[in-house]
Amino acid sequence: MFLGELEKQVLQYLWSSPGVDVKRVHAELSKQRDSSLNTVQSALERLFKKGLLSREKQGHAYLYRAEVARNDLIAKLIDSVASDFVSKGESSLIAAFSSVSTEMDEAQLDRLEQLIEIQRQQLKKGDSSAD
Amino acid sequence: MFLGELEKQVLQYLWSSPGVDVKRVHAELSKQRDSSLNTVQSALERLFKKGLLSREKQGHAYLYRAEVARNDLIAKLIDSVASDFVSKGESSLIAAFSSVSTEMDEAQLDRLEQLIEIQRQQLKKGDSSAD
DNA sequence: GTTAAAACCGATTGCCTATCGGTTTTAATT
DNA sequence: AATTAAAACCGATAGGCAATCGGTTTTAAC
Repeated sequence: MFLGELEKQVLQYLWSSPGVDVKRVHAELSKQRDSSLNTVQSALERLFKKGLLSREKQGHAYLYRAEVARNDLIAKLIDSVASDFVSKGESSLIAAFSSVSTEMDEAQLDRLEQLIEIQRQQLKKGDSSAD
Repeated sequence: MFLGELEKQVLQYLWSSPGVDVKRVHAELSKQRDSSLNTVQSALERLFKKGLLSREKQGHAYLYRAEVARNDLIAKLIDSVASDFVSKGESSLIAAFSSVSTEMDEAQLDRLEQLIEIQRQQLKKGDSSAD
């Protein structure tokens, strides 16, 4: 999966302001770029087709919102880009970590371990609450 | 940065067999795909231009080898794909971990912590060896 | 039913990979 | 040095996708 520049900006905005119409998106993006309303419309449609956005009609216009959380998308993208280089059974993320870790400082390592700890707790909970 | 299918296969092969000529690469890839020698040549050139390969002449032909390690490339790709969604100072990987972690089992968490430990050692080493 | 707003369609451009045929360069060989 | 065979290089083409936007159709408000 590959996202263009405009599409990324659209997503970025929708995460911060869910449930807005094309006009709003266009107005907002005008601060960063110079695209016509139709162009923004197209991007919205493309993202919708890709399943990254949902929409519901209100009056004339659709209100759009991101269907994927930011972190989920990042994970997806990482997977799409790394999986080809990663042998089966190996987690893309872990392979990725081996690659990126050399750029991480202690604070980030701390943060990561913290997240791991949280996840361990989750697993425990899942075990015992299986009633 | 985006790599096509052929380019990925070429890289994959060069990691396993550094210092080979187009003919060899073509012969090898023939097991997986049906491209002409020229097509493979083009891919090699593209990758070379991108700085992902180096080459040196031997007799008639160039011998190619990957200029980036697999993990470094993965890191690059991850960064290129995720950096737009990640604020400065935040690691793409950490953001991604938050989402993927829910699918990781204890073994993988162990493995990850192991890698973190290794990286901590590396950092220590770097500190003290600054003479 | 009219009308104004918004969605949708289709065409175009630009960029990049993949694809090869054909020409030029290059280096062995006589 | 001239020949020749191999390999590099060039250029053209096709295909896919984001971005672009004008113009038409749909839709809903009045």
